[in-house]
Amino acid sequence: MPRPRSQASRTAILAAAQALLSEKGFPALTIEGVAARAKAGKATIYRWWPDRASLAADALLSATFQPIPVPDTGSAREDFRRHMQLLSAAMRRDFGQQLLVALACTQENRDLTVAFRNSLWKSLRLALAPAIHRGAAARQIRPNVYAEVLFDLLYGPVILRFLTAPETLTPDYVDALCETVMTGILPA
Amino acid sequence: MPRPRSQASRTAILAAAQALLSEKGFPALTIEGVAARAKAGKATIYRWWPDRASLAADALLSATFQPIPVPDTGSAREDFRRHMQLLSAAMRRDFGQQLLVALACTQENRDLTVAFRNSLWKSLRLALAPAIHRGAAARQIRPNVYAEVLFDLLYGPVILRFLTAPETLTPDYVDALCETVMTGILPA
Amino acid sequence: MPRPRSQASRTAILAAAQALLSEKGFPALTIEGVAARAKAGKATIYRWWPDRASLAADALLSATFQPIPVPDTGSAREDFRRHMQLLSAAMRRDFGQQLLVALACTQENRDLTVAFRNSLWKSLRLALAPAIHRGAAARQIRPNVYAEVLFDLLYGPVILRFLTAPETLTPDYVDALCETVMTGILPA
Amino acid sequence: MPRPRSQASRTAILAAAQALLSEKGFPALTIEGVAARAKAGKATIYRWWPDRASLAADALLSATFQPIPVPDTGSAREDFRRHMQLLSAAMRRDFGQQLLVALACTQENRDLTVAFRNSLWKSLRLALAPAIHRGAAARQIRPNVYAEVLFDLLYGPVILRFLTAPETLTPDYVDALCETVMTGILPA
DNA sequence: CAATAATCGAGACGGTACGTCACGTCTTCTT
DNA sequence: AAGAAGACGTGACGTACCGTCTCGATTATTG
Repeated sequence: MPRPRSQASRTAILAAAQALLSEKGFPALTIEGVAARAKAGKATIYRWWPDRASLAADALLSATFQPIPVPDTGSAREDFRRHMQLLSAAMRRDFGQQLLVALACTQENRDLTVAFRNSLWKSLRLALAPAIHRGAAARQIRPNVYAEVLFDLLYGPVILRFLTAPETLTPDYVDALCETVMTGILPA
Repeated sequence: MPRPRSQASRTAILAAAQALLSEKGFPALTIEGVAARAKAGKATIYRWWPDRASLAADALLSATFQPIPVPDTGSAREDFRRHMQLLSAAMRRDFGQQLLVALACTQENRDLTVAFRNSLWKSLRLALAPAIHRGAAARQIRPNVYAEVLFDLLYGPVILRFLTAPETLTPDYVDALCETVMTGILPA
Repeated sequence: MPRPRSQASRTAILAAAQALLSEKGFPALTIEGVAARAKAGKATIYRWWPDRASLAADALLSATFQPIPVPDTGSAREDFRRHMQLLSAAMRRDFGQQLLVALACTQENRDLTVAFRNSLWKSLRLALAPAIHRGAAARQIRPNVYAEVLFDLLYGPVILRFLTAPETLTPDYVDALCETVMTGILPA
Repeated sequence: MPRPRSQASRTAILAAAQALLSEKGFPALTIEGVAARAKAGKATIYRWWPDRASLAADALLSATFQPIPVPDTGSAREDFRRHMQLLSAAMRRDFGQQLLVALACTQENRDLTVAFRNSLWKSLRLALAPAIHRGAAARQIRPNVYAEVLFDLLYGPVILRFLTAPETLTPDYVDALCETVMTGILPA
């Protein structure tokens, strides 16, 4: 019976990877750097992770994500608005950086698309789901609105602006965005 | 006073970069590869581009972008729907690949955010602007809808899905998205 | 703890360096050339030799130097004369080339002065020592002549001519040189 | 009718070359460095000198050499001894550095052997000639001693030691050397 | 006194080699 | 067996110079 995998080593490697990611970002995450910082051998890393994208994804996902709260004010409109304001604030902090790492990972290793969909994106969508259901139940949301589409309508624009023009991701923009999502663009 | 910059060299370098980008993608764009393919010296590339991200951006932007048509059917609703269907189709072809290159560039060199905003994104926004203005003039769009926000509402979700779950970017999804953008999510 | 140094690699690198030195001389000894010829990585060379001068010195010294014979005729005068004739002949062959390499090495890396003094020059001096001792024991050499000085008197002029006017390093010159060393320049 | 060669440029280039040689030695003498320092174009240097060795030789030889004095004490023995002491002292100063440059030049460009033989070495031999002739005339030197050989016997050992073990080039060594050259090594 | 033609500065160009870094694989000893 | 340490071949990095080649600006004759 072989010696089992060393949990101490695994933990140290993931911690080192997280540290490098948050300090210098994805391009600075080298296997040699992680090995040196974690006092691990390179071969140990290669034994358990196929490439640095997988390691980064693992490090990112095993970090304790600070979930973005979804308030429950009784008004779906207000719930969404406040949540999006919190999201855009988090974007300017560490959440944006983490998002960049996630996108970089999926570009280096297409297999990770599924992993992230089943973890990061799933949890984000799940977090918003209760508010959507509350709104539907309270007849504050039209019944034929898909939750998937609604999530994309809220997160898509914010992420697009973050990627292409982060300094325009202002509270006023977020308010205008939410307002337009609520009422649509057709005349009354 | 010195010999002026060689346009032949510049053209060959950009062509080589474009070829490598479309053949193997951004990670395969090495300076040495471009130099070899363009029969240029590495120093010539470094003389004119600070890093490979800038070179990639230049190659991308000097390529003839195939603009996504915006039909003029008389109905803003239908104009947007058809444009988004064309966009999602282009995403599955080369436009998605180009988008990935653009995002990769801005992650490697933050200065390029501005460059892309003033070229790629500006032209995309401008392309949609006439349809928006037509809709507003024809009172098919509520007057207090910002063009910026409307663009984000259409492009943001499509790009988000392309990045995180490209196989779900179906025509049905695009129709549902446009419908929701038009009518909003509030009950009638 | 790590994998020990590969002797195969070390040998191949030194052999490649020797080959380049004897084929094209010191200026043609490039690290990349050695690496290519030895099928080794550049990093492996830099790991073990600080610069190309050290590598050249190592290659030179680990080559099997053909020692210049010192005959034993019973006459110190004749021993020296014949040895110097052999030396000047060797100079015109490969020994002169090797000497140039040695001098080039010590000019590029001053640390190598000591290395060569303790190897190449030491062995040359040692080779001559027995003949000197024989001559002294047989009272064919005045007792207050230093071996160090005698060596310099024989080798210095030959090397000087080799460096500055190699085609004048003729047998007649060597004979005249030895004769003058033996009897001095003062009148009888 | 054409414009003649600019002497100002020639002078500036040689001055820059001399400065670089004495500051950092032959390996630091790059064409680009000389051009920058002399505010000259690279092509101007290549137009008038075939390679850097020729430029270095020209710079060296057009510098005002400080000749090593040859005293006239009435005793050839003493004249030689004092001259050699002055020579070994100069070796430790700039003359040694200049000698190294000269040797480096002839190794890079064999054609320069003749140039140096006709300038540097000729002037050194000529400087010693009067003392030799005085000694011969005064019957302090045996008549069948060749001036060429005598020069080599004095300079060869000193240069050999300078190249291989400069710190052993002491006044005592020089005295012992001269003594042995005078009286030879045979027993009285 | 222009006209003119080689010279000059500047530096762009295609190259070669530099010395460094990280890759992913491997071999060794230690735990 | 698993792990640390790190040597190995490989390949790209960004830099320094090479020697050649335009450029426009600068002169010292000569028509």
